[in-house]
Amino acid sequence: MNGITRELIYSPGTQASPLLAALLADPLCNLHERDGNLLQKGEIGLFQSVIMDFFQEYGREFPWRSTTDPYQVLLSELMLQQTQTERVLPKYTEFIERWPDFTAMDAAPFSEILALWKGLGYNRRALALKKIARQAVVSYSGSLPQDLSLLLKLPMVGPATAAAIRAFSWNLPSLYLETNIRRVLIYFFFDAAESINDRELYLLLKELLPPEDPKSWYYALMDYGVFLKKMIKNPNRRSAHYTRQPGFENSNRQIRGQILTVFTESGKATRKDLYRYLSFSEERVDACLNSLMDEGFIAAADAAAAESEPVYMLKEIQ
DNA sequence: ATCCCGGTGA
DNA sequence: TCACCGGGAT
Repeated sequence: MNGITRELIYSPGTQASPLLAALLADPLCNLHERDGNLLQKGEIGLFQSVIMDFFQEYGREFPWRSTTDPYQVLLSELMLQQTQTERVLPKYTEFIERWPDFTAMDAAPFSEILALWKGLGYNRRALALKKIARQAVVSYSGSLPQDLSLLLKLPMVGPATAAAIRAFSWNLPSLYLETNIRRVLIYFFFDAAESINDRELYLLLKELLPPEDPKSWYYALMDYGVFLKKMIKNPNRRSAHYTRQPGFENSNRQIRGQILTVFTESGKATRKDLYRYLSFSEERVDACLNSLMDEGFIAAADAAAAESEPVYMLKEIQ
């Protein structure tokens, strides 16, 4: 309860807003029918109690929540970027069983990593995982640095992932703002406001962070945010940063995915092979293959004879 | 067909 | 600030 006792919550001198009073009585109260009540200044301790009470009763359990191993935390956070927990769950388990630490991941063939990654999407994360494993082994004794600025130097590790690694590996008090937490903050503290900037949310997040156990606090906030999402239309649409993706069908993302599938299944291929397998124009296939080469997914296989057509394959990362 | 989910590079 | 990256669920 973060030092907040029942007595304090219900003491006569404590004025709870109507929303908070309802939540204190029943954390699952009919939230989507509330009418514009915001949490008030001075209710932070009470808000923390509501969230932590909810967590004790309804908190979710995940394999990545029962470990403090930086490797397992990093793996889960990379997978959870833009990817829901249900889809991550089986993949995470497979990865941990097959490559249980940075050393194993460092030694793994990239083609196998990418093949197992299939289904999660955003394959650049698999590339980043491989590169981070190398750095962990070479520079960090098979672990990760605790320092925020060092974490931010790792590929595909931005503010959210770095904060998550610090909180979930070492329970260090970072500011962790991701989509479920953003939803909770917007819902409780910004009511009908539109175009809410993350800068404001970070300031609020800092005020709300309990002095102890940020790890449980962030688990609790996320779980409450997931609950909220089931109850109401997504408040994150009022975030200044909310965007929709264009459709997947007939997108470059689809072409890239199909190209990588050809390589994980066939090993090697020429451009003509790709034209045959994929039902997209040669120009689009060429452009996607080129960008995949630029990003380090694919390389030419050996030095082909000058007159023969180049053969491509997945690049081995080291 | 629409929704959802962080980081990068320009 | 903006476009881009991958799918699965519904």
